[in-house]
Amino acid sequence: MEMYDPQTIEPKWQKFWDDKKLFKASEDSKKEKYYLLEMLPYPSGRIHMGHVRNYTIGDVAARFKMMQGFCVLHPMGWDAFGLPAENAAIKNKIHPAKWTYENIDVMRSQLKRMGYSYDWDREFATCDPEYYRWEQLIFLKMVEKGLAFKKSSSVNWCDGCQTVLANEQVEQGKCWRCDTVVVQKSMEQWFFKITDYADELLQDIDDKLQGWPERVRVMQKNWIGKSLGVNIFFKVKDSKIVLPTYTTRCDTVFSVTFIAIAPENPIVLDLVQGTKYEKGAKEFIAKVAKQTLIDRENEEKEKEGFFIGKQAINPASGEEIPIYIANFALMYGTGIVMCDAHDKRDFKFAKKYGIPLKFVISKDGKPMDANKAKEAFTDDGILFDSGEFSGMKNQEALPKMADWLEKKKFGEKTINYKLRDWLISRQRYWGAPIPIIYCDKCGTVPVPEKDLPVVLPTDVEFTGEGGSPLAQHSAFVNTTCPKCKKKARRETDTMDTFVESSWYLLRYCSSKYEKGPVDPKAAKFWMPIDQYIGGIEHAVGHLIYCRFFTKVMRDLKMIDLNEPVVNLLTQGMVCLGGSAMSKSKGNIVDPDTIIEKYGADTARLFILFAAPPEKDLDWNDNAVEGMYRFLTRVWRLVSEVPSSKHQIPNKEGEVWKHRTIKRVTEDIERFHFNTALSALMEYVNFLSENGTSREALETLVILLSPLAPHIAEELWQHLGHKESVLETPWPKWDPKALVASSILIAVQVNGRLRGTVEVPTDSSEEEIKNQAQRLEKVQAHVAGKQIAKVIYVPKKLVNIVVRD
RNA sequence: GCCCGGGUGGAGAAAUUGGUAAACUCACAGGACUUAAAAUCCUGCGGGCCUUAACCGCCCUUGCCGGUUCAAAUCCGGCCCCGGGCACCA
Repeated sequence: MEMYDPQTIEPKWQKFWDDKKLFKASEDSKKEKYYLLEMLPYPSGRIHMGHVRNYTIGDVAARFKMMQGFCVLHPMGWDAFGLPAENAAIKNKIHPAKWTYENIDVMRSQLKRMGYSYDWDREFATCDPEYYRWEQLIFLKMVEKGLAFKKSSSVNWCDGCQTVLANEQVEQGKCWRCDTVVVQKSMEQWFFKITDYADELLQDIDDKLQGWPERVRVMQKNWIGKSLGVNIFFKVKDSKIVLPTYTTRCDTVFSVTFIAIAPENPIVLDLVQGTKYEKGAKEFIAKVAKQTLIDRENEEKEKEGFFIGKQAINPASGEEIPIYIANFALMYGTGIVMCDAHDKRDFKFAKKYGIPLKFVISKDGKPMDANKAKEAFTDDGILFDSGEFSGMKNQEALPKMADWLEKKKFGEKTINYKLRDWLISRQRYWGAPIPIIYCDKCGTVPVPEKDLPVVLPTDVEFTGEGGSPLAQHSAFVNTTCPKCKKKARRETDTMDTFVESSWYLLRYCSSKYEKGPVDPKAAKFWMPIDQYIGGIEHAVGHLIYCRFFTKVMRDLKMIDLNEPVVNLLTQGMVCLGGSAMSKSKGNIVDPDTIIEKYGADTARLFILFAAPPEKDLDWNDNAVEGMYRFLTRVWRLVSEVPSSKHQIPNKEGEVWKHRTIKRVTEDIERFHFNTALSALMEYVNFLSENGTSREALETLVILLSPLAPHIAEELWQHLGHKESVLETPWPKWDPKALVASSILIAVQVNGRLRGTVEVPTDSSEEEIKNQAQRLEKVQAHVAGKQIAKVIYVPKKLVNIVVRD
């Protein structure tokens, strides 16, 4: 047989798979279905090692399941809308569509060159009108249900990207894409009412996402941020206004000595209107508004406030307390906070502005003077000066005080979430148009379904100036009102690209379906996704959005499903020299150079062997070479058949064969590809040293095939098979065949290893214990001592416990 | 500050339920083959002690300290370090 030459055999088998349509998924109801999905790539230009890792992990699982007889859906597509395309257009004078589709062509061929088992017939790009028309339909249905709505509010604005951003796209006060500091702007924008689903999204994390990593579940819980508390009402003195304040610490109500209102809260203006404080208040609000999110967070300890000249009444104590606007008060809860000496922030603020403070909790319940204290008392303790609750532990009093406040009509229990509604408007061109028309007479009018899709016009110019090119495209903007047929304008904002990726997983079930976003029958067959694989960076963005969309589409009766993903695997990054591979750092290893030098199979093996999937992986050129060596060894070993000298399967060879089948099968099942490969290497070492048989080599090739499919096909053919190795059933191990004729027993004295004995597998406990004790070294350690007991762990070890 | 992970040879890592710590791979060193090199193959490879040397043997070793157990990388308590998430959310 020829030398191992991946450059000739790999394209050969890729073509073979393609021609035979081996990866085509069909709804074959006789078989059990398995939907395996990797997060779809953004077509940025070329495949990088992160993709290679993500897709190789998925491919092994897909091929493994195919061979186990599952009916596997393993699709691929393109998250094709987004800013880089538009930025490239401005910079290089190339149309975003052209740029995107050219990139897709390059990347598709790169993926094919890796030998991935995708059903390419289901491929789509999200920028295709045939895709986003259904997204526009979902949008319209959401408008009907009040789940998509327009409102004016303070939103995150990125000046770099010239667009607004969702909360999930702001990281440490900066834009997720370009790192520009995000500022707050008041704008009228479209939102999705994800907060309506906050409770279900939270509850299902515990009920239905047991197959998700704990890390992601915790992150989503934090993000949703449910808290139970009480809105306590503070009447404003000499006014009809009542200030509701949200608190989770109603046990401190008797200590409240001032009120802080968020500058964004419009109620401030009502309070100061016509008073001598009006001007100062407005100035203060303007000043805080100018602070970026980063400033307001970084400035951390620096509390600023403005007294608005009004007093409120503490309903519990009846005391009059001052009202402030304060920068540390956020638009969370009611945007009004009751403040006291048991909160660090409140305490600091009070000290700065000379506001009196009161403690009502101390360690032992003895009164303490807050005005003499240096810092807030935030521990649990015993209440004092708190009416009927004095003397109780504050944690025990808390629910009782909530009841009491409610009974006295001083407040009401409420639930708060940190999760905000999802802002989806983007002031950019390369996205799905929001299907809305504005008419002077009829107001905001949804585009009628029959007029979908609202197609993104292609004849636009990209200057990078003057806002979105769509807004300047008069043929697009100017239209007629569907209701009154008079002149009207189109919405020129496009949707956040995370909208596309929120439901693409459903579209794959029936990607050519023409009657709706998804064929309910296909969705019923394929969904939910049995295994989803992608990066941890999507933990609170994409992975919450796609759960939300699943529930929305369920409520729109498009599907019958609560959660889209049963099992989630988040793979680690690919690093070089200690940091993540990235263009900006210039530490890139291009997958193509590895393929050219060693072939796709070697690239796949390295990435699988170097680390378990969840961990970060350090790129190492030498280790890549090692994987190539291994494949060459396999090649040589198998090519020697049928002229091989030793062809006799013996007992030891049988044990090894079955043991290897067991190890590889179980390791692939739990995604431990590195140890699966170790097991194969050990088997190859064994066969090289002890001789092979046709059966042994066939087993080796089959077990190797999900990991290194090209070489496996070639060797399978060499072994005389006509069909693909993929069409060969995955072998089963025989538990009886695992039992060797003899076993090695470790012998310990007082827990220390002193030797081993090899005994026939069917030896009795007595025999083994006796043999162990007869060992010379054991005798030496036992001599002159008394044997207290002898412990026998079946098939593993003997431990002789001695005393002096 | 709170909540998750994690810490094992020169490197990447193994060790389903406590049971021979370091499998497998890389790197390194020595050897075989070769005129030579590459490739390939063989041997060694945690630390220390004993020994002229080899073999053998003994002790220590999974971040640190303590505990449970016949037996701990694994379980429990305390501490240190690294990575990630959340955080002016009342």
